[in-house]
Amino acid sequence: MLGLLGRHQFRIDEKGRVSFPSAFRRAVSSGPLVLLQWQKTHLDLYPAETWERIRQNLLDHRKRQQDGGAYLRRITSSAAEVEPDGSGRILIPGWLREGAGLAQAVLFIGAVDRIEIWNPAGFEKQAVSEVSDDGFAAQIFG
Amino acid sequence: MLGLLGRHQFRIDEKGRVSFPSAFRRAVSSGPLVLLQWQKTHLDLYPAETWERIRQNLLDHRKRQQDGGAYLRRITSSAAEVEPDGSGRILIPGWLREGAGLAQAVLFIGAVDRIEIWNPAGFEKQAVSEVSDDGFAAQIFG
DNA sequence: GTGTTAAAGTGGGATGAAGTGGGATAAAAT
DNA sequence: ATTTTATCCCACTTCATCCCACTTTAACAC
Repeated sequence: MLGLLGRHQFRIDEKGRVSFPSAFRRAVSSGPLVLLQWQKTHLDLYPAETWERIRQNLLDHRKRQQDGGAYLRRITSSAAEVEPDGSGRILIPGWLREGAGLAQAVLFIGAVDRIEIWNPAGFEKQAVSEVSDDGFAAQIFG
Repeated sequence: MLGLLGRHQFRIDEKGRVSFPSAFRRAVSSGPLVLLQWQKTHLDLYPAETWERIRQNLLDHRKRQQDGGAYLRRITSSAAEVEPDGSGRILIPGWLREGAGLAQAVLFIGAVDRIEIWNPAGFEKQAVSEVSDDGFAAQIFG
């Protein structure tokens, strides 16, 4: 298992449907995925195995922190269960499309255990500006 | 196990395919490899065993560093899973060909546990100019 | 040296998969 | 009931993958 990798850009049609990259379709076990937003810049799409871990973290957090319920609520209220249809497309709910500023085109980014969904322009912007390796690269790739 | 060694220069055809050196094909276990770019000068191609280690480093880094997600994203968004086809060729995605300035010819360099893919001219340039041993040679080869 | 065989690299056509658009049907909301 | 929204189905187009063939190089035998 190498993980989810690469970038795939597709168009949203008038009904709000987008093709789910075939490479990712093959990589994740069939069945529903969890789509939600916890960062302003983009959406996250979690395969069942990854979501199971995060779900547990959210529940733990609600139990331990006095205000954990508010955080869990904020996350889960944005979430949706999605599943590719017969022609391999998923439907991104309207409120999430707005929340992440998605228009005609969307960019799927493989992030090992999850998939990120970006506005292509927004992705380019953060990719060139915000990222620095701060000397970690040698440690990671060495 | 001596590791991946040597240089092999091949041509990219019009479809973006390149022969994967037969010596390397024999040296790595069959199955997919991970191709990505984290240095401006060239691409890296990781056998599954090497990638497994790096993947873990990336995930650790994402968890520990506040901005680790951005770095992981930058790396994996450039990555692709590649596997030699029936005639021993791999397909280098367009965005990586551009990112590393690959044109008609590419140079495969064995780097023990990974393979580097260079523009031949770029390789010659850095090979003659940038490399110094800084006194480590005696320590290494002594 | 000459001829033969096998392996490796290169080129191109054909088949099938993947992405995209739109209509028809069903479900949900107003 | 009517409008809207989602799901299913079918059709078209493009691109990747598979397959076959040619050329070159290397290895070996004679």
